[in-house]
Amino acid sequence: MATPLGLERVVRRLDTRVRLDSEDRAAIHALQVTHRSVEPAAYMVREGEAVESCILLLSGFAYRHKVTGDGQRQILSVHMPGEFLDLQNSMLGLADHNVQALTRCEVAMVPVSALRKLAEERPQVGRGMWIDTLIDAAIFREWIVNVGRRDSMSRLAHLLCEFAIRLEAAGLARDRRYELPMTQEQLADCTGLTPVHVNRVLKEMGHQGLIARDKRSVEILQWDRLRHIGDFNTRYLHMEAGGPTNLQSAR
Amino acid sequence: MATPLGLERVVRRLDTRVRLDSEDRAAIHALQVTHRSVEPAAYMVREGEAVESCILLLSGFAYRHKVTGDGQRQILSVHMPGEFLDLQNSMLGLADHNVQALTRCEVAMVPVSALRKLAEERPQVGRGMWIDTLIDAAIFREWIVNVGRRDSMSRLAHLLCEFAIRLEAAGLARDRRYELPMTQEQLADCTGLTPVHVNRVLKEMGHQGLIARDKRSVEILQWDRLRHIGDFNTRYLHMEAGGPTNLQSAR
DNA sequence: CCAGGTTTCTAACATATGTTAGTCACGAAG
DNA sequence: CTTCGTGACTAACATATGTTAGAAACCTGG
Repeated sequence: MATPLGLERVVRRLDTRVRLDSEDRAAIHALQVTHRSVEPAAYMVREGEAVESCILLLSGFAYRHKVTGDGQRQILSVHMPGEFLDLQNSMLGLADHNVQALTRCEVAMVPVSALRKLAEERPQVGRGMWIDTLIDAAIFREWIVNVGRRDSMSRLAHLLCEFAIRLEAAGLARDRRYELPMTQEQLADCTGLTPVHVNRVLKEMGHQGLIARDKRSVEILQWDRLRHIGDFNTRYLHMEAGGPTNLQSAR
Repeated sequence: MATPLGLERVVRRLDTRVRLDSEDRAAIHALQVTHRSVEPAAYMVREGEAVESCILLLSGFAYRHKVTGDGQRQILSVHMPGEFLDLQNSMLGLADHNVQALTRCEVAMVPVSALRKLAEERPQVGRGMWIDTLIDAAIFREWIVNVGRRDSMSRLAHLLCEFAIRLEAAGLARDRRYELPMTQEQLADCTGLTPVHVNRVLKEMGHQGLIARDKRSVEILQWDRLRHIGDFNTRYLHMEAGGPTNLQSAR
């Protein structure tokens, strides 16, 4: 019995996506995990490295990013407690992007080989992990659109809406109010903008009464308008996956 | 014995990623598929729809895209013969983006339920399909970077390099020369640019002797320079997946 | 309570890319 | 051979966002 703490979280997470039976649960709990605490800004995975264990984020925030040849950074996704941080890199073997801590994080590390074995022997668990990576991919797609086709105000509005919804789903926010764990520079790196411009837009959102900010805390005052400006629709988050998806299971 | 034509392609595709045994192959060949021919520009999947069958692209080109609230289009990926077109939407149940034919296409359609059953009963096949979707996701990540952090010339250079490599891998191009199956407007929708600007940049690439164009055919004259301008590195394509990844299989 | 780093915020100015509007070239259809 | 529609291409002009640089606010550790 290693450490039920993190693994129970995996069970709960996958259980919203696929139906797990008691053997599935037992197999998950039998995983050998290593707990670790990670400093803010520390790298957990670096692009180009071979990846041997998959990271589960227990507390804190982390993000994935790539750096261009001329040193610009683009953030690819932001992760919240309870999420697999790196099934993407793990299953492909060679990391094609960096994973870095945003705040101090507690993580559980699972050897990739054990995860592969689990997926083979317990197909439902494998399917749950697969779906997890598919939802990551759905978010990537939406970010391509965000960064490719929306203007600066829409991009930021979209990002703020996404965070609100995901944080609320994770039980980390209520009433459209939350602590944003990022600097304006990081927001810029999420949206393909410049820190200066992010500041301008955030200020403008304040003027328009869309949001209220105090330090890192954000409150969305006019949800419907912000959502409209950000062209935000929750479909791509597939939050109900486990609803319809679940029912059509094989056999 | 339905139609070996398309399914043999699936076998070959997955076999480069995971080791399939004869039972795996047999199970794939036992799939019931429906062949269909698709007109250029026809939709194969629409955002918001429930998806009941997964499409395998046998010949022709197709692409995925989303449309923003104000009607702008962003292309998310371009697909070549032999690729699964829509494992992403299929496995999630509800389409979060559109899939459209670029040229006339021959496709094979496989019911999602059969695919799920296959993944459960033949874990190696399931893992192969999973990896396929992970590589899609890796390409999405690179596109976020492309569109978020590179200037117009880099974006297009990157895209042209990606096509060159993928087309060569698919046996559809040689010597850095290929038929580009897209209009300049579509190139613009891939890169988050405007058709006018794509035209400017393409012209400039010609002036600089980077590429030569004749109608839709493209020849890359200075591969190393174009690759440098586009900040292009093949790592994210995981073309060797089946090499290192394959060897670390479970057990 | 100070010192030094980080983050926020501003202003003035620069520019890459978008917009509009149109001509030209070409291939398909009749 | 003509017509029509689409895609390629251009020019003149507009603007959203980037750049540079610095001041102010704020944390954090000593």
